[in-house]
Amino acid sequence: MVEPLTKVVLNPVQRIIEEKFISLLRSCKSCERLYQIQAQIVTHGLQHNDFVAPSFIATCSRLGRMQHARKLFDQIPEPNTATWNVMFRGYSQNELHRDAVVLFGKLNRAVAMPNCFTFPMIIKSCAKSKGFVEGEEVHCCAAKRGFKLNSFVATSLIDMYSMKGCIEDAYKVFGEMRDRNVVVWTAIINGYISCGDVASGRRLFDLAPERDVVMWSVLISGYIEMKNMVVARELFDKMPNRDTMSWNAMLNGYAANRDVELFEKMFDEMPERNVYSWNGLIGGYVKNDLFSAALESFKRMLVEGHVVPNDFTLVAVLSACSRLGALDMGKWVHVYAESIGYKGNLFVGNALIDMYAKCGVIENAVAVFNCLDRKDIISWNTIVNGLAIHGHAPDALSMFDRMKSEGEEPDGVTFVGILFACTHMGLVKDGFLYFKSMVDDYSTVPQIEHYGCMVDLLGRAGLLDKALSFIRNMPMEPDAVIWAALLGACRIYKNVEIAELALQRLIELEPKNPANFVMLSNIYKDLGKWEDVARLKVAMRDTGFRKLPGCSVIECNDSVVEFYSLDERHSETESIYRVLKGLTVLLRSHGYVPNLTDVAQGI
DNA sequence: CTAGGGTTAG
Repeated sequence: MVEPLTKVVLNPVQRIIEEKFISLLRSCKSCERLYQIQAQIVTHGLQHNDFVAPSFIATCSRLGRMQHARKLFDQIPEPNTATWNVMFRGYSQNELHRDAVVLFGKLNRAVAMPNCFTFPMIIKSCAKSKGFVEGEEVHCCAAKRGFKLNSFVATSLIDMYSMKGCIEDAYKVFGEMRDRNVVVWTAIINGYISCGDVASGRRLFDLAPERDVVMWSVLISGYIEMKNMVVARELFDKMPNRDTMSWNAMLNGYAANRDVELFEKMFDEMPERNVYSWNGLIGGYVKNDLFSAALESFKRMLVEGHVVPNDFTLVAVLSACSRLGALDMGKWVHVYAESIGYKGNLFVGNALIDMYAKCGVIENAVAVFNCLDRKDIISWNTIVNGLAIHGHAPDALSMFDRMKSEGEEPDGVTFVGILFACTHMGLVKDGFLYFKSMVDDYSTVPQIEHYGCMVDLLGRAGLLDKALSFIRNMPMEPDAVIWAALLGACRIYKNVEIAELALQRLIELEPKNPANFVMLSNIYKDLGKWEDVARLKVAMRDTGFRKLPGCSVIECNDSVVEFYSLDERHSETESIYRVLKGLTVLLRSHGYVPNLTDVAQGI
């Protein structure tokens, strides 16, 4: 490296070789190949070359090998600015924002100078790694070097200060600019909105000399965020041109606000649909408890969507499967997920665990759990709760031990599963030990759902008086779930006095819920107190609400069918009941006596 | 070689 500059300019052969390496690196798709190319580069002595080195680092970054890139970078005696920048970009693209910021600190003592490409990247990395102190230093550095008026730098600064919640500082950057383009305007509008001040965002929007589709969408999203769909819609109708993203924003807004008709309308009317649109539709149905519709839309997406489902799609679909018990579809999604290599995605992995658990195939849930190469608190909670709900209480408890030994800190959700497992096994004493351990060992303050678990634990163990005094000593006001748990226990143990007390509270808390009346009525019925049954029936009629009949769903031939007791809506009703009758006869011939006390006798 | 707007799990 005696005269690198003249070499580059004067040697056309070397220039061709450099170009060759750069194009090889650009098409490189694996680390093995990368190392082969690197060996060639070294034999040509070009590893520190001003053009080849950045290209090499960029390739490392693309393949997620930033450590490898750094090794080379540290050996370059005087990296040029482009080489520094490509390192920063690599860290940023690999979400190693902290590394970018730290490396930027070393640029001070280097020969190369940061340029207008450097600052936006570093400021973004500061914001992303919450290094706001460093961010301000970088701001000073950029100002000193005369980049105050650069719109790229300003945009990143406005974003950073907004993210920090310092909208005044963001506005100062905005105010000091000379020529503000639409991107800078959008950044400051977005800043106000993300600080919760949509009104100021709106004022700036009205002042802006130019508005494009992004600026419109930012403002609309602001209104959607504050659940003001009316103004969002007004703006949406007024904006001069809409792109798919703006349509999707409206779709998701209506879905989040539980307006099924309007989000379906958005989806139907939008001129172009991408994977976000389909995910919005499917996820919208899931958010609104329309799980069959979610699965139907997913099938429609596969057939006519012209887009490839992604991890977001799979999570929404798996969630619908869990809620419906649609195991076949869930399994299909699992195969599909394997084929696109979901393992890196915890959302999908966790959704799969939940799907198998909720569909009753707990072995598969455990298998998926064990195959995850990374687990988070949600993975552990899903499997612990899945085991607990499925009556594998001892497994739930040993999974809990494994969780602790693998260094995962349990949280409130974990303890819901643990307490549930104790309830299942009637482990009253252990339940109380775990309840105490929440606070003592994990500084997790028990929430109302944990108190609910404890009431259930005591109630199902038949300790109704203890359950009642536990409720009376709760640090918070008991809600309907708590009293309903007690009422349920009263049914099991036929305790009328406590049941009447619980119902009284329940009528105060949810006067519209007929299920509570039904529960007490069933207790009277069990004890043959028919006058009381009749009295309650009148009381319930006076509320004007009827209990919705419970409905079951079953997955059959790729679709989900729902049915009620004595349902005759299905087109194959006759054959279904014929089979059912046959099964009953078969069961009776083996000595089975059906328990019909609860059937067709409800109020 | 740079900037502003999207969806996911217990």
